[in-house]
Amino acid sequence: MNSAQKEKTRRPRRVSAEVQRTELLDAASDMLAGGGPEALSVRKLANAVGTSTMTIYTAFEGKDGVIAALYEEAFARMADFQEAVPEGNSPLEWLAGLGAAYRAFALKNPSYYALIMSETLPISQFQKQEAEPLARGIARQRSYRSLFDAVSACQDQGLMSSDHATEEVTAVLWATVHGHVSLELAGFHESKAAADSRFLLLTQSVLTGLLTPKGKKAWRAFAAN
Amino acid sequence: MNSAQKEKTRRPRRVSAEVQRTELLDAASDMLAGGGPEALSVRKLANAVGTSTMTIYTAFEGKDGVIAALYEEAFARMADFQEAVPEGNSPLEWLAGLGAAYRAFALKNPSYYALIMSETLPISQFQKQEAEPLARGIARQRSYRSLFDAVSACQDQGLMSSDHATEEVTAVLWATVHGHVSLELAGFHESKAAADSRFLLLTQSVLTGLLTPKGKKAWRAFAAN
DNA sequence: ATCTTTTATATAACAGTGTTATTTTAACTG
DNA sequence: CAGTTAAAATAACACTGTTATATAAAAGAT
Repeated sequence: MNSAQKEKTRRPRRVSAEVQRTELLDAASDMLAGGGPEALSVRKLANAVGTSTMTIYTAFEGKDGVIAALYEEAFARMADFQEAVPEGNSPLEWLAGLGAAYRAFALKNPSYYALIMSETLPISQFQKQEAEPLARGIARQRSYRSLFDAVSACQDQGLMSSDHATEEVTAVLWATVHGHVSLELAGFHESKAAADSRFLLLTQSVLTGLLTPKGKKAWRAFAAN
Repeated sequence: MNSAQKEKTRRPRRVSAEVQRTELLDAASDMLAGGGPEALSVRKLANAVGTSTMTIYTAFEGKDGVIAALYEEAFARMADFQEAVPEGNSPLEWLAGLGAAYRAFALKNPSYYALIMSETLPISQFQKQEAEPLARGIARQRSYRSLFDAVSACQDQGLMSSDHATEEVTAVLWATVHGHVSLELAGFHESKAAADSRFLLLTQSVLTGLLTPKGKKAWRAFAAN
């Protein structure tokens, strides 16, 4: 009430730094999802929330700051998708679910996925500032963690060979799913059905190459239903 | 001689459309390889060859035209790499060579590879004009053709299952190698050795998932040396 | 409560970008 | 050789991200 009165008489200059930030970020993600990266400009963003361009420079540190914030948001959303996957009866089921969730996220949030994968291209318009090894950065990410844990569980149960380090197998699976998804998003496949069947073939192939005999048996049992 | 004399007396305005084109294209590729996509501007390009911006608009159709031309150049170079791979004694050897060549090309020409793969990201700064299915476009490409032929040969010799269509298997292998390479170019792996071993693990895994028993045997024999 | 200092915002300017309109100028043609 | 055509240069337009300056609100001090 008190503050409401205050609002009427004289509107405070900044509505609290945090709501300003999220308001800007929401608008930015909308613009990104709407018209791609070139639809995201500091001027349009400022207009969208009804302020001036300087707001972007105090809330973030210019356009790159906005991108960086969106980048973290993208990873958070991806992680939400991954962590929503039930572990199921077998780690193999978990693994399959994680792969499907990764793909589903990418297809439903192409802009955010593009953001995540923008570092994947050697030369990106979203230049990376610090030159830390990408693996370290991603390793800390929750979404990578899920996959790692699933692989680890598979190895623990003897479903997957322990000849190779868990990180190594995780990286291989990551590359596999990423490879397919980026092609699918590019419209490489002629239909959704074709994309589905190729995703299945790819994941099945790489898995049968990584599973132990026991793992293969369990996989067949799981894939039956 | 005649033309040389002519050059001395009065230098022709445009030195023939084609040399102009290639001159611009060379400069453009240098800029792209040098400082990434943002180093490539029509103004800088015009300055580099000592002309005005309008030249770019008559030779190509603006910046997008230059990008498109570089894009074709990239595919041509990639195809050169692929076609330089000897077919070897077995299609499996050929296949392995093609994968290695793909990776080698990407590592040696990151800018050109980024160009090729720019269509792979759903939202690219190198927007695609025509909305034709990417698979059709690539299918006509020479580099894709090599892989397709190798897969086909493997199937013909019973090394690879013919349960799945050749296009399907080709797409799967394409996604596999692309997935690894894009991660490697992003600096995902901590060292070249790590990248090497993961590339090997990935390709071996997916292959053993696709090969027939006969194929697996042949692969082991080939991988021994 | 008033005065001062700090800080976020707005306005305007700067250095770029791709593209287009206009003008100049070289090359071709009758 | 004059007239036409087409390409190149110049300049302008509508943008972009960023920075400098000025204003006004919030915070701190007396």
